[in-house]
Amino acid sequence: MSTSTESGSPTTRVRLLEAAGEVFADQGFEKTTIRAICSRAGANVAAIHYHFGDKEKLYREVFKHAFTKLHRHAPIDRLPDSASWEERVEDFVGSFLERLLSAGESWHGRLMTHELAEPGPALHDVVEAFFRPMFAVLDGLILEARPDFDSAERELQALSLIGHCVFFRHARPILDVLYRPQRYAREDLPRLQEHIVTLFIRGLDLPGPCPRSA
Amino acid sequence: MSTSTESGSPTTRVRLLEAAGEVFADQGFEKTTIRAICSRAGANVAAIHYHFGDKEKLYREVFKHAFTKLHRHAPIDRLPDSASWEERVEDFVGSFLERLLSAGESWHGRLMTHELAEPGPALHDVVEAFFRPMFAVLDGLILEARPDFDSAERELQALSLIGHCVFFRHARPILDVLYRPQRYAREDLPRLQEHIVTLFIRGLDLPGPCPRSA
Amino acid sequence: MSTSTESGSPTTRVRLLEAAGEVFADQGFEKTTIRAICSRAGANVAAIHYHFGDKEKLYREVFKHAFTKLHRHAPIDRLPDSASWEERVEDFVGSFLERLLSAGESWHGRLMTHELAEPGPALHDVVEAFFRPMFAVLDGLILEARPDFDSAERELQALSLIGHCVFFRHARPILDVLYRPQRYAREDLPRLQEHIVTLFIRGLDLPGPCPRSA
Amino acid sequence: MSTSTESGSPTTRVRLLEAAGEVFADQGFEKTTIRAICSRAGANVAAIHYHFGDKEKLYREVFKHAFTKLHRHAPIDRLPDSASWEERVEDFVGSFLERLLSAGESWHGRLMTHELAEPGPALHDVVEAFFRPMFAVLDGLILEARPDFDSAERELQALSLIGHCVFFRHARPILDVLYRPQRYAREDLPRLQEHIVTLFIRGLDLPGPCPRSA
DNA sequence: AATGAATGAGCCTTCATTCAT
DNA sequence: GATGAATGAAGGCTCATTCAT
Repeated sequence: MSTSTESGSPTTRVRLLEAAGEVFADQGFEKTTIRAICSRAGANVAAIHYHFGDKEKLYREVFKHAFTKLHRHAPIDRLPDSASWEERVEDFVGSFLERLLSAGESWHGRLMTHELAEPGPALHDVVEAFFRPMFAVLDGLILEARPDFDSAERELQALSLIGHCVFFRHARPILDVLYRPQRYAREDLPRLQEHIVTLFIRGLDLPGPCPRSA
Repeated sequence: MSTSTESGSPTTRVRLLEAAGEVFADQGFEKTTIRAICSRAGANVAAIHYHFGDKEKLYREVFKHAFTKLHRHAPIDRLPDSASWEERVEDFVGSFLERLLSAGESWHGRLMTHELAEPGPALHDVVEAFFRPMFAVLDGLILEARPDFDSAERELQALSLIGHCVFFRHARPILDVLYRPQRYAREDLPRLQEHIVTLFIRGLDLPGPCPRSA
Repeated sequence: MSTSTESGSPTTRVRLLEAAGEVFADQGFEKTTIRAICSRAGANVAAIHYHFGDKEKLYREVFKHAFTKLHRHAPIDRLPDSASWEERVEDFVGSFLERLLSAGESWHGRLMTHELAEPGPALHDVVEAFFRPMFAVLDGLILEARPDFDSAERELQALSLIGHCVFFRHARPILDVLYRPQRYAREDLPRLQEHIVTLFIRGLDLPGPCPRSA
Repeated sequence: MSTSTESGSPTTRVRLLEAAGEVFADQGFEKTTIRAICSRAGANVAAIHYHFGDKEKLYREVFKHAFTKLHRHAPIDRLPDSASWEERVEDFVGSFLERLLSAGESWHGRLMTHELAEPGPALHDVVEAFFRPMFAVLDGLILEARPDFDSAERELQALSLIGHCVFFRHARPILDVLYRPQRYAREDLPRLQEHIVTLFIRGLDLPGPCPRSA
């Protein structure tokens, strides 16, 4: 059960994959040069074409490589069904933000963010492997709270929550210009999580006595 | 070398500006070649360096060109102060969405999205000329509704509203993969506007009798 | 008796000439751009082609302009025939070195040195207007001291003297690397002059009792 | 990437080096285009950047290449110490002139002249590898003849001798204009050598009975 | 007499890719 | 399985020059 996908040497090919992940995550697909990847992996420029065919095929392969690693480390729903609804919502938002804002630690998150911001050859894969399942989970959570919503209403609510989280990743450059650097970055995660969850719940307009006020 | 917007030759310089806007909006700063711009404008490559100095200066000039056009079509606050608070919020969101979603028709929106997604040489200008004033207006609206909020609370609420709007522009490629094309695009503008306004107001948790239910 | 060569406005044309002289003297023919000249002269790029045809014609015109100025300021033989032979030799060497080493003060010298170092379109003119007359004067001086020399012998002696002077100009870059900067530059002129004159006289091997020893 | 001079592929890299030498020697660093070099070497323009990095690095590599070839053909001091002082001086001047005047036959001399006339990126290397050792040898010779000279006097004498030789190389274009072509060129080498040596010895003003007269 | 605008050719450099080994 | 060498296409930029006014 080694990390190699099929068989063969886990050396050059995997080293290339890891190096590519890191450089692609930093620079994006276009700005990344094949030489940068190879020099980082200690391999020859021709190695990439030997192992992967061309730059784009390598790129998509890097994503495949990333998905497995990512899901293993931060699965979508970590809490058992026994947890309360609100706990599960909080966890959902928290783990999502975690993945979005943890830029420095591993390249997997940055890579995907880059692909989402500037759609490239791997967008489809990312959405299917990453977003679609997330929307499914979220849809379930909303359905639980508002069984009266039709699917279109749930979709919109789900979109708003996802968008709310994604924004603090996507708008990083804007925020850096607007406020002082690092404002609303990783260290503000708990505060953001609480804010987002609160607005989500208020937005659902749960029935019952007038809900919690700030 | 005169900077008059209106008078002067409606010739090469302006043709270059328009062509550049379109190509930059499609391809982003890096992928765009000055040859592509020039051939579209029917001008020589050297013309760009004659009129603008270099590719980057042209890029920033295109943004200046875009701001004025954009503001003219959809100014930030169109309604007089005599309008009700809710009317003004609705108008704010509506005009912002208008600017964001009118992508297919003119290149101005796409251009800015591109710069925000992949920060380039014009990010600073965009934020200062476009976002900063918007946040100021929005801050005033929030202060009106919740005078008890401190500036940090208002900032977060403003951010959430802006982010909510921006998302439907920024996530366009993702939405196209997730749902059928054009879902949540320009034609859904009224529905989106209502949804966003509703969530914004719910999120503010206005005092008084239990607010409107869906 | 204005400075204009023929007639017409002494403004733009002469300003161009002066500016060109300065830039050509600094950068040489190849590295000089027509724009640098025009911006320094406060004229349009097209002015050069209007007044002089092209870059090369301008270059040669600059030399014509320079010759007159140069000869007026530092004529080849300044001393009357009444001066002693040795005085006249000293003066010849001194005034030549002066012209060669006075780099900072006017561009006329630098310009010619540049053309000699890297032969360009004006070499012929420079040699004829500048070197040939000098050799004639020098030939006379040698003939005076050694009437027994045939013309070939005089030629060789003359070349050696000229070469000796020119070297300290031409080898400037080498000297700067070899020793500390400014060694054997303008401030050492008197010492160089004495050394060169001494070697010249020794080299002539004048008849009579064993000549002066150091 | 190995720096072995002899072994390895005698192919593109060396062909590039030879072609570059020839073109650089003819046109100088600035005017030379890498396209001219490559077409002469039968290689692609990109080959230069693969093998040498850029135009300037190639230039300096060409000089390294030239030094070794040059020293092999005409080493600085060929005669053993057993030879008489005068013989060694004659040989010094002869071998130096040899190197300087063998322009038509190989590009090595022309290349250096060009760099000295119009200082470029390799000046430092040329002086250190070529001139500095020569001055050291010459200083020894002068010290032998005039032990009473201080180092400043020796320096000046050495400079004059070197300058005397260099002149007939450097002034080639001037000489071609002044006299008939090829006058004082390679075929006059013996005559020049004798003249230069004679003037050098006279210039030293050796003690003892009145020295040889012409 | 003089100029702002425009042009075409050419420069150095970079890149992904392929080939022979 | 892996690599050093070589390539063609393209990119941004600069320059002397010309044109219409």
